[in-house]
Amino acid sequence: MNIGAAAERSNLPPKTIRYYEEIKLVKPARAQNGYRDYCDADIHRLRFLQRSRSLGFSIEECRTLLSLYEDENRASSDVKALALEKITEIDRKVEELQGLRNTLHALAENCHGNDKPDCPIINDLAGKI
Amino acid sequence: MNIGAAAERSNLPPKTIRYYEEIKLVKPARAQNGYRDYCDADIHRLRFLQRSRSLGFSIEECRTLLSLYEDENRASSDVKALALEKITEIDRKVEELQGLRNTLHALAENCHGNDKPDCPIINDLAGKI
DNA sequence: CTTGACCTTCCAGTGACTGGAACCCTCATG
DNA sequence: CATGAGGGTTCCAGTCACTGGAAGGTCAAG
Repeated sequence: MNIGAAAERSNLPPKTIRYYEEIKLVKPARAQNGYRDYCDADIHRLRFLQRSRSLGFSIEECRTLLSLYEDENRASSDVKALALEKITEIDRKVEELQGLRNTLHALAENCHGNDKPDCPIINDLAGKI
Repeated sequence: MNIGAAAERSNLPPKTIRYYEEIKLVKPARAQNGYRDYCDADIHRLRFLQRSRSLGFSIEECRTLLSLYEDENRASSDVKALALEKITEIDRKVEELQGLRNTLHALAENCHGNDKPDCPIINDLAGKI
C-alpha cells in the first residue's frame, strides 16, 4: 500500500507519516520503485499513533505506548500510570488557563471599551495598579 | 542600564531580551563599549511584554498591544476586543483539554491496572472497540 | 596582572510538523 | 509514441518563542 492510501486509512497526512518514519516510529517496506509500502501492521501502528497523539500524548509518550501496545507481556498498570499522569498534566494546564481567563475577564469587565484611550487592561499590562 | 539589570527589573532572562531586540520589540541604545544600554522606557516596554506574554498573548499580539500601549489616541475598545478574543481562545482550549481529560479518565476507570496485559486504554488506542 | 563576572555575536536545537522545490514513476489518452 | 495528470521521492527551510553553548571582548576588584 502506497503512502497516499496509508494516509487515508490512518487519517494522517503523508508528510506526517514520513516524519514518523524519520523519527523511527514506523518502518515501512520499500517497493522496487522506491515507494514506501505499508502493510496492515504499519497501518495499525499509524492509527494507534493518530489516536494517541490526538489524545494529547507527546511523541515520546506515544513511543512508549506503542512499545506497550506491541508487548504481549505488558502490565496494564503501566499503561494506566501513563494515562493518569497525562490526566494530571491536563488538569494543571486547565487550571493555569482558567487563571489566565479569569484575570483577563476581570480586566475586560472593567474596561469601558469605548473610543477613549483610558484602559484598565493596558494599565495592568503596564504595571500601573 | 546593562542587560543584566534590565533582566532583573523586567523579570525576563537576558536571552529573551536579546531575542526581543532581534524581532524588533525593543531597540535599546548602545554604550561605547558595545553593551546594550536600557533606558526607563525600554524597561517599561520589557515589563509590559513580560506581563502580556504571561497572560497568554502571542508575540504578535504583544506587538499590537505594545503599539496600543504607546498610542495616545488608542480606543480602549480595541484593547478590549483583543482581550475578549483571547478569552474565547482560552475557553476553546480549556474545553478541548477537558474533553481529552474525560476520555482519558473514562479509559483509566475501566483499566484494572494490574500485571495482566489486557488493557482498555490500549484497546481504544488500537481502535478495538 | 589576574580573576571572575558580565557582556558580545553567532550557531544550533527544541517539538511536531508543514511547505516547497526539484525530480522520478505510472498510467491513460491523443 | 509523446504528453500530461497524479501519484511518489528527497532535501531544505520555516514555524514559535525561546534556550544552550562556544568563543571572545570588557570591566572592577584584589
